[in-house]
Amino acid sequence: MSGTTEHSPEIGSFREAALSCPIPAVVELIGEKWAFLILRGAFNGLQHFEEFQGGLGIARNILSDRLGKLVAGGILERAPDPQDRRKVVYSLNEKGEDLLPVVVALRQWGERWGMGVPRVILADNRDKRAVRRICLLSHDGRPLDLHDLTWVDSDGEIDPVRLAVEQVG
Amino acid sequence: MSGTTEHSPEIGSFREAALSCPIPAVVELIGEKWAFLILRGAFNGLQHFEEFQGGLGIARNILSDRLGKLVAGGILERAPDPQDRRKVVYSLNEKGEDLLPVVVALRQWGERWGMGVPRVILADNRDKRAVRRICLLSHDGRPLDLHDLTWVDSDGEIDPVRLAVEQVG
DNA sequence: TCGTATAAGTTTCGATATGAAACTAATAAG
DNA sequence: CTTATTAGTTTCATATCGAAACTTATACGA
Repeated sequence: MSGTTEHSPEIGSFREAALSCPIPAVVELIGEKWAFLILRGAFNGLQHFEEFQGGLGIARNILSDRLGKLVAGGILERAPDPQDRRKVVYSLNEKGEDLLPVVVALRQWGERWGMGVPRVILADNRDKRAVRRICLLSHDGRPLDLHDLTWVDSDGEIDPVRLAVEQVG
Repeated sequence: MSGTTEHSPEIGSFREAALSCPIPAVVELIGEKWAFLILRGAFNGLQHFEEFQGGLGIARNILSDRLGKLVAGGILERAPDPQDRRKVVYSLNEKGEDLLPVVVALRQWGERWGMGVPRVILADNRDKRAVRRICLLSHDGRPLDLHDLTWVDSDGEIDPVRLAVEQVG
């Protein structure tokens, strides 16, 4: 523990770790009230500007800005509607659809902790049975919680400093 | 389709569904840049005000506000540090720790889509092997994607209108 | 084909949120 | 008993948000 002036060494390594962590960039793109609700709307089948606007109650200028950012970020695709060329279709592409576990995990967390009373349950189309609760699994399928985790270097070595500082990044 | 003045009936049922969906409330609490980054910091072992402030580069007044909201929301706990009573310890409680799948899913998504180059891998402490990619599973463990999903009423009936409109909520 | 409606924005402008910096109160350390 | 540290709060300039009016392109109906 060398005597730095500003911060403890733990914060230093936290900041260093943050540079390689994708979460800040992700949060910049979708970690914002409307961006996330637009995404949820898209998963719900909303497609047109007016649908998002009316459905979410978002201001038109903000919606315009957010849709632009989600398109620029490669999450939504913007295409003219072939049936009616006044309309524009916004749809999830692969990168957007890949956010499904995030959206569902957040919904399940909200359900579990009593934020709203859900009246419908997300189910498998095949057998109409509820989906499993999303959780973290080991390579062989055991459920893991925070205290079962560690960090491993790309070369397979374990770095004990990071282990302490960067529990989950 | 009856001639409503404002919106198509699909948007109406979307809004109705939104009332029972926990996601808006969840987003209100943690769907915001700093709230989410504070949470990530907490998972990383940050505990004190100055650690969050220095580690995240957040303004002190905003940090103060967000920590207060996370505590009020039951995600973080605030306790005086018994070792040094100038300090305050902020720690995740059960409700907060239960957000682990959300944080990890978001990180994995960012990794998969090239937002930052991760240098460490999240692994199971027991065998030091990387954790599985988080995904949605059916009750019997088959991976599901967006198009395998449907909605089911609490009484087991399937509502076809909702099935179309509320794919994921 | 002319008038009207609709879709997807953009503009404007007042209200709200953010952030940097200085300030404060309580506790610790020398 | 003086100085440093911790966790805030206050202040004020700036940036973002949001409601409402406006714009442009396309469709629709008589």
